Amino acid sequence: MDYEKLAELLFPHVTLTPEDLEQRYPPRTLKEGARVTRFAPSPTGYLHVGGLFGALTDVMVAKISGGVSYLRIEDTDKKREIDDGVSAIIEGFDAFGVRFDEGVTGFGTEKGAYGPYTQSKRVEIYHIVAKDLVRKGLAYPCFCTAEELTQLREQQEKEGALIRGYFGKYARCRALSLEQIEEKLAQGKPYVLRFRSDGSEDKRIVFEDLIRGKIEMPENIIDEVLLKSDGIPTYHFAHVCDDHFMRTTHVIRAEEWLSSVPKHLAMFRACGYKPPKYVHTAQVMKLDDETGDKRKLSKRKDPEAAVSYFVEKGFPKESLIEYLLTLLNSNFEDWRRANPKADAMDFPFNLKKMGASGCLFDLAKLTDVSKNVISHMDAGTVYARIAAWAKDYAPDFWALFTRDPAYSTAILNIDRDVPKPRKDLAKWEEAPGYLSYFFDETFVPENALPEKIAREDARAILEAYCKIYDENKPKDEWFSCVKSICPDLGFCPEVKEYKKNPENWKGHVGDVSTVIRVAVTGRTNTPDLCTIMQCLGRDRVLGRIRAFAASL
RNA sequence: GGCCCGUUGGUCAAGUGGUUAAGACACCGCCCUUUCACGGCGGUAACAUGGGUUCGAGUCCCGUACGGGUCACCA
Repeated sequence: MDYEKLAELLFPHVTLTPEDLEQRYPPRTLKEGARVTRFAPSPTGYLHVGGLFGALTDVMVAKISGGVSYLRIEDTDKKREIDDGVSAIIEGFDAFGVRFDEGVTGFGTEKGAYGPYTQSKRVEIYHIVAKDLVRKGLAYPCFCTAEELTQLREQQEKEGALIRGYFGKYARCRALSLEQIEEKLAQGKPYVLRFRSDGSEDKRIVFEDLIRGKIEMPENIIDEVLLKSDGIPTYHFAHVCDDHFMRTTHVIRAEEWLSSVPKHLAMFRACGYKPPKYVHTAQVMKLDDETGDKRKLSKRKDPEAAVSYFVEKGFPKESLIEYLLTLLNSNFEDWRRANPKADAMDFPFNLKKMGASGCLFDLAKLTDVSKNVISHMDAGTVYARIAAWAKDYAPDFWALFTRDPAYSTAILNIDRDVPKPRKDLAKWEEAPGYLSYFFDETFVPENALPEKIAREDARAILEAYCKIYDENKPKDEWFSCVKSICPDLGFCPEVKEYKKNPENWKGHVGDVSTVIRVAVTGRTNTPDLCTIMQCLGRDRVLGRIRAFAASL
């Protein structure tokens, strides 16, 4: 077979050679040990948690090694692609502050010297490499139709073939002569370009996965499709070409790719390229509500699979990132405790610390992480974040909340600027409810008084309190005042004393402040009451107390 | 079905032949406390299973079970 002639026949317009590409995309000049990673999603839907998980790994690995991470769009499947797929991915990363060093930056925009970073714009490159493979006799055209391939699969199933696919005696087009090929081409028959595998059934290959260690697998013997009939490459071929010419050093991808490594290694060898290091990460799972089984987080079934879910709920971007980091490297929490103020991106990430088994996405843990994250923010930041969230997801609340920024910031500052700040909020979605009593429009006067406090006592407490109420008293003095009205009302000013002889009293100072708290806020549980009242202001406080007393 | 990966408390996990098998979340109790939250102290709870190798195995080997992945002109 005259492969040179076949190559010209198949790719008459391709004049460049792989050597030209080597010059166009020279090896990167990075320091020793620098790692080049890539996140390569296909624009088939929204960004999901698993994607963020993987992308975070790419970015961290590159950053810690002084290397480069880039975003490549794998849009080689026009059937599954959605219109705004690229935007969805970019927006998802923007929302969580994940930044790549190079690659696609938006719809039709990119940065970096190894582009284009969108596969559909790289057809020339794939064809140059493909032509070279044909020239070397390592690839051939296959004219089998979809029906014929289905038939082949059925035949293999009937025969109980252990290995299934297009190979060996099943690979009919492998043996086509140049004349036969010319004839079919002349007839305009569609074809795909297949890899001519030189693997054998009884040989095994060994390779190293940076998470899983040494892995041994049967050698690839399948004549995998390189170029589809429309000339677009399959994932496998694009992976080989792109990761070589973009000079990727570490291919970090989900474990579903593990079983195609032999295929990829064979292709790298055929092309004469040094294969990258492979890192196959575990998948993010969840517990199925119905069956109770652990299963892969699914885009279809699980709303929390989409990162937009966390945006809607108002989880700060840092919270999800921090939580994901705890899953990625379990020593992250220790580091965080030692470096409470540090940027999460400065965490000394270690690939070797990644687990090989799938982990469950735990909302309870995310909530805890998030409470900590928010408790470390200052009131101004919290104000800005809540406002930004509410503008999109709670417009009514937004109007109240932003009416007086100083007021809203002050109420968010209650018990915040202290050594051990409160941890009430885990996500902004909780803010409207948490803050409702600070706005007359959403304040719900509610008689939530505990059973043990008699109505007449409550009335007497409020009456007495109104007389001594002074909005200018600082917190400690304020509480002394509350204590001072206790004895006359039959309540014990000291809790400890009360506990010694409870029968001598109607209750203690805590009960007295509960009455005031319920009158002012409609709740039994709130942050520091004194500061709350200072925020609300004299008129509003007295108004609420009188209205409440009258309702008793 | 073939091939491959995985399996330490409810969850995330430390652990690389000798440990009382860490820690975090969740849960429970106690303390602190004007409520709540915070914080402190304590508690329940785990090496899937059966064989080997070894003086000794969560750690090494083999089998089994269970879970996951993959076998497309999808990625």
